[in-house]
Amino acid sequence: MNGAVVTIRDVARVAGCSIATVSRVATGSVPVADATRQRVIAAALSLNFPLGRGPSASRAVLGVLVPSLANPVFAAALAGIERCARLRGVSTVIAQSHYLPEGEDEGVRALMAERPRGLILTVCDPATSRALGEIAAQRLPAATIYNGSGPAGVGSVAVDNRGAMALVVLELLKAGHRRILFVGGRFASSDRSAARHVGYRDALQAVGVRPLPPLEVDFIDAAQDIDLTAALDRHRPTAIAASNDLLAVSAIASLDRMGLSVPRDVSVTGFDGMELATLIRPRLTTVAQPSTAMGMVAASMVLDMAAGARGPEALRVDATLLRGETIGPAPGPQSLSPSANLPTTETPTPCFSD
Amino acid sequence: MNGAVVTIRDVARVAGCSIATVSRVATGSVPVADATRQRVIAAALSLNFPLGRGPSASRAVLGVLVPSLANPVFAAALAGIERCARLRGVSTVIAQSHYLPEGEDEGVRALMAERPRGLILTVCDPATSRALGEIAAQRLPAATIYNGSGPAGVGSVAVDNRGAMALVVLELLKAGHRRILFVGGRFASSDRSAARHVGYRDALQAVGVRPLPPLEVDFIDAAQDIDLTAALDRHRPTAIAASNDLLAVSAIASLDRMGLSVPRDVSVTGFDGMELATLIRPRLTTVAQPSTAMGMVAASMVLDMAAGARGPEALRVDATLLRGETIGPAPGPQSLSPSANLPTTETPTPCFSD
DNA sequence: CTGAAAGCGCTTACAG
DNA sequence: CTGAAAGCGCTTACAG
Repeated sequence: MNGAVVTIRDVARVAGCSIATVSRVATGSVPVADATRQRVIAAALSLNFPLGRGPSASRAVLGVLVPSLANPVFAAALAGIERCARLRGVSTVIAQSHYLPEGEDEGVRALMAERPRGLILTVCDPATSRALGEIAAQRLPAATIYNGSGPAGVGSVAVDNRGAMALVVLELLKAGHRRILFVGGRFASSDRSAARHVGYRDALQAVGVRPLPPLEVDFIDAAQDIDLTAALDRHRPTAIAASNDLLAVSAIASLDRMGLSVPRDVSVTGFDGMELATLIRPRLTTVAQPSTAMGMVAASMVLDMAAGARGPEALRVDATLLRGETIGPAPGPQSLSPSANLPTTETPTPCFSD
Repeated sequence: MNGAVVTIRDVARVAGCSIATVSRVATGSVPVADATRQRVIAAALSLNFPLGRGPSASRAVLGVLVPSLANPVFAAALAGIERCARLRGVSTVIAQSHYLPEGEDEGVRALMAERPRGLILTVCDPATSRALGEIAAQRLPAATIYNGSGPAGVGSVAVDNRGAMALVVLELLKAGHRRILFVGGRFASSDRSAARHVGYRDALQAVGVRPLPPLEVDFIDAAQDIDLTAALDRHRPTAIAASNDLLAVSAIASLDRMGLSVPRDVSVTGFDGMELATLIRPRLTTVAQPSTAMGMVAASMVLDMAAGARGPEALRVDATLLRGETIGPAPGPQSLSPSANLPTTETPTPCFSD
C-alpha cells in the first residue's frame, strides 16, 4: 500500500520525544526512563517501525552456501546451523550453488551483500574454488562443511571421506564381492565424491582387487532416476558403492526396474546416513555423518572466529558404519571363499581419527 | 583482525575519484566509465570493501519460517523460494519454529530484525497464530505456504489438504479396506494434519464406514520411530492413512519391525510426494504436492506484493494422486466385495479446483 | 561521465 | 534521563 519509509523521526514525533531517545530505545545502548520507553515502543508498533535492531549495528547474519537444499544432508546441516546461530541471536541467510562454480560466485556475492558475520559453505572443490579463495583473501570468518581442506584461514568440519568410504567398501569385500562399481556425483562438482572414490580404490587395492571404471553422474536434483543398464552390461558388477545415500537409493530403484533385487542379485552401499535411509527396507548399509551436529559445530566455530575468540580449525568428526541389509554374499565362484585374501587384523575403523 | 570499518571514502581515495562515483559503481544506478569502474572495483577488492550492495538501500531479503528443515518437504519449498528470490536479487533468511507457537514468535521476531521485504511461513495454525496475526496487523507483505487460509491481507499457497486426503483414502476404500487408521502429527501443531484428518473422515463417511480414533504423534524430527503396536492391537486396522510421507515411511518401518509386510498385511498411504518416496520400494501410494514450485510461486507473490504490483491471493495448487504399491486388497471377509457400497461416479479427482 | 554538495537515516559524545 | 547538534556512511539531484 504505502511505500513511504517510516523513519525514527516519525516515531519520535508520535512518541513526543527526540530522535535520539528513539535511537537509544532501539539500540539499548543507554538506559531510557521506563515511561518514555513505553511511549516509544507504542509509537513504533503503531507505525510498524522495526525497533530493536537497526540495520547496521546489531543486525547479525551468518551466510550459508550449499550445493542444493534438495539433498536432505545439506538441509540437515542447515537445520543445525540455523539452530546454533539463532541461539546466539544471529540470523541465517542462504544460497544454493546448484553444484556450479559460477553458482558459488553468485551465491557468495549475494551473501556478502548481507555483510555477514561469517560464512559456512560446501563448494565443489575447495582447492580450486574462486569464491572460497576470495573469502580467504578477504580474511572473512569462514568454514567449509563436508569439503576437504581448503585455503589457509578457512576452517573446516568434515568426516574422513576417503577413510570412511574405504570402511564401507571393505564390508563389500568381506562379503566376497570383487566386481564393485563406484557410482558417484561428478568429481569436478564434488570433492567428496572424488575423495570417496579414492577411498574405494584404497580398499580394493588393499586386497589386490582391480577397480572398475567409476560411473560419474550429473547432479540434477534430489532424487534422480539413474540408468545403470549400460554400466551393468559392460562390467557385470556384483556390488555398487554409491558416493551418497541419494544415489544409493536411486541405484536400488534402477536395479529394481531392471528386475534385479538388492541384496540378492546386487549389493549396494551408500554414504551420508540420511535419516530416511534408516527407515526404508532393505535398510541401507552406509556410513553416517552427523550432519545436524556438523552444522552446529561449524556455526559455532565461525561465530567464535567472528568474535575473535577462536582461530580457524580443521575439525574431523567421526563417521559411523551403519550395517544395514543391502549387502549380500557375492554370487558366483568368488562367493566360495568370501574373506580369502582379506587383511584380518585392522577390520575395526581403520582410517578414523579419534 | 582489524575492526576498523572500511568506508566508501577509503575506496574513493584509493581509486582516485569522488565518493559519489564509488557509490554509483556500487549501486549501478547510473552508468560509470569503464576505466573508472575498473579502478573502483580494484580499490574495493584491495580494501575488502563489499561493493555491489550497501546495507541500507538495495539490501533486500525475504524471510522464511518453516516448522523444521528436517522435513524434505519444507526443504524443497525453501529451495524454490531461494531460487526465485535469488533471480530477483533478493536474499533468503530462514528460521525454524520446531512446530511450536513460541518458536513462531521467536522466529518471526528474528526475521523482522532483518527488515525483510516480505515473509513466507508455515505455521502450526494460521487461524490462531499470534505471529501471523501480528504480521497481518502490520500489513507486511506475507504469505503462508501449506497452511489453510489465514488472516485477511496474508496470501496463501496450498493444495486442498482435505480434498486431497479424501482422494487417497478413497483408494484404500476401493481396495476393500474398512478399518483404516489415521496417523498424523498433532492437530494442534499442524492444521495440515487436522485438515487431512477431516478429509479422511469425509471419505469414510461418503461410503458409510466408521472412522477409527486417530493416532496423533508428536513432531520430533525428520525420520522418527513411531510405535504402532498399541494402536494395531486395539483397532486391528487393515490400512493406515498417514498425514505425511515421512510418517508413512516410519509406519512401514514400524510394521516391518512387528513382522508385518506392506501391502500384504497392512496397506499404507502417505501425503506430500517427497521425491525420495518415489524411489523406495514398495513405491508409496500418496498425494504429491509440487513443493518446489509452491515455494517459487509464494516467493513471487510476496515479492510482487512488496513491490505494490499485486495484492494477497489465496492460491490453490493441484495435488496429484500417485498410485504406488503400498495398497493391497483388504484381508478377511470385507475383501470379498471390494467396492461394495462405493460411489462409482465421482471417482476422478472429486475435490479439486481447476 | 563526473564532482561538489545537499540530504537522509541513524548514532553518539556533549551538555544539562 | 534527555535533547540539540555534530557526525557517519551513503545516495542522489544538480551542475558542468
